[in-house]
Amino acid sequence: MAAAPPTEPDDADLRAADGRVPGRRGRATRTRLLECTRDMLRTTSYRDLKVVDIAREAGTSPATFYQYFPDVEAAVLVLAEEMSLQHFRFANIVRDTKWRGRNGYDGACALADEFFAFWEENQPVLRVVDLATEEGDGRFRTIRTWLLNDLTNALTEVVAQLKAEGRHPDEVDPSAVAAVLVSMLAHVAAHRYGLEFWGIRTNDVRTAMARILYWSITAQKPPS
Amino acid sequence: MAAAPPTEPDDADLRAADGRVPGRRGRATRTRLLECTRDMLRTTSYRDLKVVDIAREAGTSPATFYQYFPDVEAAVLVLAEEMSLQHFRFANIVRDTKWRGRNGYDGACALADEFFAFWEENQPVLRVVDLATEEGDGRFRTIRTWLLNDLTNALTEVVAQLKAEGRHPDEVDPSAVAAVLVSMLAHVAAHRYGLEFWGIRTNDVRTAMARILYWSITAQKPPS
DNA sequence: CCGTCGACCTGACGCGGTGTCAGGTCCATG
DNA sequence: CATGGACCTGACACCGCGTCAGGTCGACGG
Repeated sequence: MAAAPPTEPDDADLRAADGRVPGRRGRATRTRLLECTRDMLRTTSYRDLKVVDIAREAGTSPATFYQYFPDVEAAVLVLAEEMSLQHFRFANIVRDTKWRGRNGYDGACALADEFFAFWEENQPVLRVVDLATEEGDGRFRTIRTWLLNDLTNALTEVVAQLKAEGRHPDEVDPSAVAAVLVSMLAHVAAHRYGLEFWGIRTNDVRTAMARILYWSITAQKPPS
Repeated sequence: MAAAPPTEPDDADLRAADGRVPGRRGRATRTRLLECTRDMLRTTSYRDLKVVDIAREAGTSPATFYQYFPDVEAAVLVLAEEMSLQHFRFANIVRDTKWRGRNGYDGACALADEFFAFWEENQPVLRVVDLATEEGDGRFRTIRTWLLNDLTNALTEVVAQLKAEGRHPDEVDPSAVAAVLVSMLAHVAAHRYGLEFWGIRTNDVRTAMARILYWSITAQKPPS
């Protein structure tokens, strides 16, 4: 699994469709197109997002769009890459938490909150990432992986540590536990509003997740 | 939330595009189109699934397809409805399990297994259901809801019962716990192969989920 | 066995979105 | 202010959608 780490996309070797290196004006147009893509995603389903519409919204023509992106997917991909640079937000919480007692439980709550906040902020793009990943698009899957990989590793490490201390029985596989917890966090954050619609309060969901996190990591009853 | 319960679709009042009630031959064509849709979904991403292709595969013309379905979505919707009739598979396990000791843990394992099996069997259709739901399509969301609602209710009830017996602290909201657990099951089952790809064994994932289920429901340490 | 009628199918078409050129416009620079 | 490269776009060929009007098929009565 040796792949390039996620890094600030290098503006220096951006290329337009014809191989040109875009100048000031060109980059401005590209950025405008990206912004319009992001905006339109907020109100339009991905499947209905047309190049024509993005171009019109950006006050330019479809042909210009193709100057900078091979297709709509490529544009969203850039937005997704930008977003995935924030991957550290999750892992840091896990690493900065002392997983004991009240302290650990607070960390669990913080992690759940961070997921809610992150999904709230990036909902439109995340929707597409999830969508495309599920359709088998490797590029989006990679992004999704990078976004969550740090966290999965951090959780794996903490669980492995506590298992070495004898807190977890033999049949517990730290990476499997981490994967399941991350899945839970991502899916619940994505469906938060769906749950609210069914009368399930976000705050109760947060508590439920925090307790599961705390217990799964520490093997101890969460404090009230 | 008073809606019609999911029930065998009534073949008696099927209508073709022009309002006709189809006869033997017509229904055969319709079925053939559905089968081809299901088959093509196995190998084609939903976004690339064209009416032309389904029609050709079924040895007929696009116009015929529109005779029976307003669009591809509608055809998949029928497949999804068919699938959702199996919703009882999950809830029954929860209801038939005595949530105590070894017995309860076996129930948790069985529930995880059932999710894996169900997702395995219905992967192509479920992919579309998840996709369309995330895109905000109400019809698919309804199906997804019906599919998982029984289970969510069954889990809610069990947790509420055990909470009434004093096993769970006050801050535990049974329906939130149930929703989180169902989310976990669904998401992990959907990404099972993705996890295997990262070297995480399905069996370990199963154990991790079963332990979380058992603990979340009973508030007790799972047996080895 | 044959004609007939209604159920069933499809060829042909207008529409709208895609992606690609060749050629036009703009502006920084000398 | 002229000029050349960076930037844009009109126009077009292509493709899939969805809709007719009209053609085909086969079950059934005679």
